[in-house]
Amino acid sequence: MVRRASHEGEPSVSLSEGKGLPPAVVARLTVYLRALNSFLADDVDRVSSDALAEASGVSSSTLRKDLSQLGSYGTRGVGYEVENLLTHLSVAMGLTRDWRVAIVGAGNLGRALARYGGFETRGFDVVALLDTDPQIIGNEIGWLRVSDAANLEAVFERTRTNMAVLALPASAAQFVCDRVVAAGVRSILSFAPTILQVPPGVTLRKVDMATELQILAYHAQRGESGGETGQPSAGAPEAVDVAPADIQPPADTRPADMPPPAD
Amino acid sequence: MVRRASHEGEPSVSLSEGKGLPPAVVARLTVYLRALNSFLADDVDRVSSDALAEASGVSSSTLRKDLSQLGSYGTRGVGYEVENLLTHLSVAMGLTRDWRVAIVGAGNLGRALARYGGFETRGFDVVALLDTDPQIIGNEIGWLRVSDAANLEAVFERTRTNMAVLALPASAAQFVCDRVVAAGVRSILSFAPTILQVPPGVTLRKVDMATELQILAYHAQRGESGGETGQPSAGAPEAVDVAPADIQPPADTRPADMPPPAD
DNA sequence: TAGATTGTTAATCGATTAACAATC
DNA sequence: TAGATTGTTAATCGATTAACAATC
Repeated sequence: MVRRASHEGEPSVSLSEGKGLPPAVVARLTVYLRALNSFLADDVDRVSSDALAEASGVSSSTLRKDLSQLGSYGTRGVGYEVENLLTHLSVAMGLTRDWRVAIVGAGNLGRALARYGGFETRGFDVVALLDTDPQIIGNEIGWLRVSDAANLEAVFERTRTNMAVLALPASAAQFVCDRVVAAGVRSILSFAPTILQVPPGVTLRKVDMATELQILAYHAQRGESGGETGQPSAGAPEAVDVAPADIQPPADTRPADMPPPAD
Repeated sequence: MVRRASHEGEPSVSLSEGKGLPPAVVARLTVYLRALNSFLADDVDRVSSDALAEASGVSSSTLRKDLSQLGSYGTRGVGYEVENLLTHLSVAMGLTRDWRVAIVGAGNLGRALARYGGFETRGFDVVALLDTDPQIIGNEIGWLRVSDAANLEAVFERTRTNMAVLALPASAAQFVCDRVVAAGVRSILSFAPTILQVPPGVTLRKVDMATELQILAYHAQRGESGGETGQPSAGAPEAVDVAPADIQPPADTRPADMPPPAD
């Protein structure tokens, strides 16, 4: 392990390149990003590790350790500049390039995702929506017209898709997944309730509603007697429990993320 | 730590009661459940830890360690009885009681969830769908009629709701969450892209599409050069990568989980 | 300078893996 | 009995926490 005096905000090669960040850290960085955006929206321009940690629901120890893996972006005795840190985190997370997302499957879920505006504000462009059902192909949903999944490769090429979201039934998932991979997409988010196989070099993440409910069931059953509070999500860290009401995110001004209002 | 010769399949109080299972274990149990169901559907009635582990994407060491936390449900030299293990896992996860789920918010996402049949097959009954929009209240969606969220407490009581799914915009989330908690619900799954505060004794889990995409972005950016494969989900374990094609889940007969076909 | 807060180290804690004795 | 496979231990690995020296 190379020890070296970190000069200024240089990425300090420690882990940054060599091995990549631990998954737990990557998950937390997304939380910090959200918290920082919230501070930015409130015109706060400097935060201490204590304040940011509290807003993110982690210990300040963990926060500082996480940030120090990326480089030295704070100032001792002062704190972190919100905008500056935001920039550095975005770069570290790879959010500065263009991400063009295709949603494969225009069933209920696919349509809900397509209409959801939250991706764009986070820097992800939904560029295509595909399905195999003739009744659905050609329909306009959100800002998109549904393409024929038969032309998946052509659509991906035309739209320069580099991320895919699978909103498919389990039965079709592996087949379509293989095709998406063959088309050159290396980042896939699956909502299909089945275990998918992807070759090395392809990153697959999975979201499963039923799994989430099962985990809730476990805690509820246990919590029956004593009080228990669970949490984690998406491999992401937490900010649950009693948490001090004073740092409460301020009504979330800028449209944050997911589900649209009741239409 | 109390050491004791575990007699047969007795829950061996070790951790089962005292402290609860580690979160990582709980997440993996849901994966084992799915794999076991798949075996059951194929009329396989016995599995070795090796086979089940492979189907679940974990090491057999991890699998056996996990299962042994619940009790001794296998037979040395033989393996595990699929149906028997399934029962024990279901009990451990609290899936034997009635779970009645209300979906709060009937926007695109809420409607998609309501129409999705996958919950029922996993033992979760969707009993209510609520919204505040007069244009939506009263509409029939899936098997449900949309209730007025103004009567949330009454609806919850009538339907004996004990789990809530929040499919709301960030701006309304905390307010509604508080009301849901006040109504006595202690298990909440939120799709709102904001950090929610809940009192102790309430379990909150969060699913956030944008977070998932950001994590994908991180890996994609890194994977550029060398091959990298990410994975985890919902705090859940994995089964990714090259994985041997021979144990591939058999086309998933019984409807597994989430998104419905393209309508 | 005095006060504040970072970046980093060392200690603790928890989770995973490998190996094997127990036992069907 | 011989072969197989669990349940469990000990070793490794990684992540979190606490504490503090460095430094603005």
